Amino acid sequence: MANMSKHSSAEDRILEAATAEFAAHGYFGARTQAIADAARVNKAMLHYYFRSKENLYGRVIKAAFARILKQVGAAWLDAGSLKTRLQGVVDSYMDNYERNPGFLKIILREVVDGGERFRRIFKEMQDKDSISAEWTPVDLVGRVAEELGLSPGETVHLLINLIGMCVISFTSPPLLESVLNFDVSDFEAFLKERRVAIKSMMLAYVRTIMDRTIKE
Amino acid sequence: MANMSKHSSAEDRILEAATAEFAAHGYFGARTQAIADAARVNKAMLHYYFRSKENLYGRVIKAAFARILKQVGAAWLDAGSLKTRLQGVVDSYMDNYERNPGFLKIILREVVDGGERFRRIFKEMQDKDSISAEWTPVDLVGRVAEELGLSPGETVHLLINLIGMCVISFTSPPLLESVLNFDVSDFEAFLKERRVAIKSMMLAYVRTIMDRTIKE
DNA sequence: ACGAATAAACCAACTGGTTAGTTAGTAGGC
DNA sequence: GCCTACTAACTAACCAGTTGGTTTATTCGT
Repeated sequence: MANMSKHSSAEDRILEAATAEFAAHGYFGARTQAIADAARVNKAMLHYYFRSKENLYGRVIKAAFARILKQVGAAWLDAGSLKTRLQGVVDSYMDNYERNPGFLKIILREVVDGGERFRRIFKEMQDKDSISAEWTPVDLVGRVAEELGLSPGETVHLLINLIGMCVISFTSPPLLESVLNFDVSDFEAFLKERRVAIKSMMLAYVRTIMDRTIKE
Repeated sequence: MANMSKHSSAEDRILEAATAEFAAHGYFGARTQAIADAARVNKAMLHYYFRSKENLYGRVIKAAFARILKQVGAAWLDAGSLKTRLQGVVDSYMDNYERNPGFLKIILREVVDGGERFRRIFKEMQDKDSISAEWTPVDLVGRVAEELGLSPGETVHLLINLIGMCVISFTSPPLLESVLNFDVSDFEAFLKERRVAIKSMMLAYVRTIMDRTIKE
């Protein structure tokens, strides 16, 4: 784990260690003792800083979620043509997950579990922290919809497709290797290929949409 | 759970209950007592029929995996034009997950955990059961690659994209509702929309590929 | 046809190891 | 003297797996 130095505070070290442990084993699989060991503190410190395992977990997913939301939102608002930005969004997603595979794992697990915690956490974030003053996810979709000449509903599906193709990049390798004998030993190179594949699919679709709009 | 009648064998009832329990809570979250209760047997029966929790889990994911692999493979080998079959594959994936959301959950969790179990189980399946006599996943990719005029590598990425867009359909609703205020209360209708969105994206891409091939 | 022998299916109660959470108390800055 | 940061040792609860049986079904000799 990055930057687990002696000079970072115990609280920060616990959060960092907890992120890694929860990402690796999920909520039930994670051991508070392992988190304490990795953070070089006594187990009682977890209770001292974060009342319970559940509460610590909440803090971890909140941080992971806020971070991803912030960065991807920024990419959508970048300058440039729609096609350029679309590619920027793909890169932003991939960069984010590539740098923090643990965050993606945690979010995925959470969503598979039903997403109940996310609903609660996102509500908390809206009430207090507020992700950004300049934009909300909802009107971001509205802007893109207008640019593409699509309905908001169709635009949401476009967004889902994009995210799906990005996310699967990080989860598919085990299956590709065993089922298709597809070599993913050079994971970095694989992810570069993924970016290309996702972008060409997105661009092909956008081109089709644009043609349709012009013909009408 | 379907068909948990008095006349199904205890072993079958345990497997069925275990699938539901593991899907709902993951390996560590699942309770053997809950499985026994749902299957209407004593907890000692789990040990009687399946030596351990780990072993029972292995049986569950093996069944889930084999089933999905078999059905999707069949869709790829269907008669008809490439475009028709592509749509058939999307429907096959979606049907499969729609009928058995538990299987998808189990596979997703497993893959997030690193997919180590899958590697082992798929090897076992190749050695003993053999998924099908008529095809292997590897030469299935080869056929599609030839039809599209793509390299096997590019075809694999196409496949990954397709699967990613299908899988995300089942995991995105919690996020869509909380982040985008997108109404997914009618889940069936949402999935129908997903199919349309995925197919149009796939068709747009295939059309682009075909155009390129003709021009060359 | 029938009862004894054998095997398969099943269960209540227990065990040993593990785990989240607690307690009572110490070191050190201010 | 008091607060924050920290610790070692403890505990109550939990859970997978086991034991030592009973009950139900099947086989087989006569």
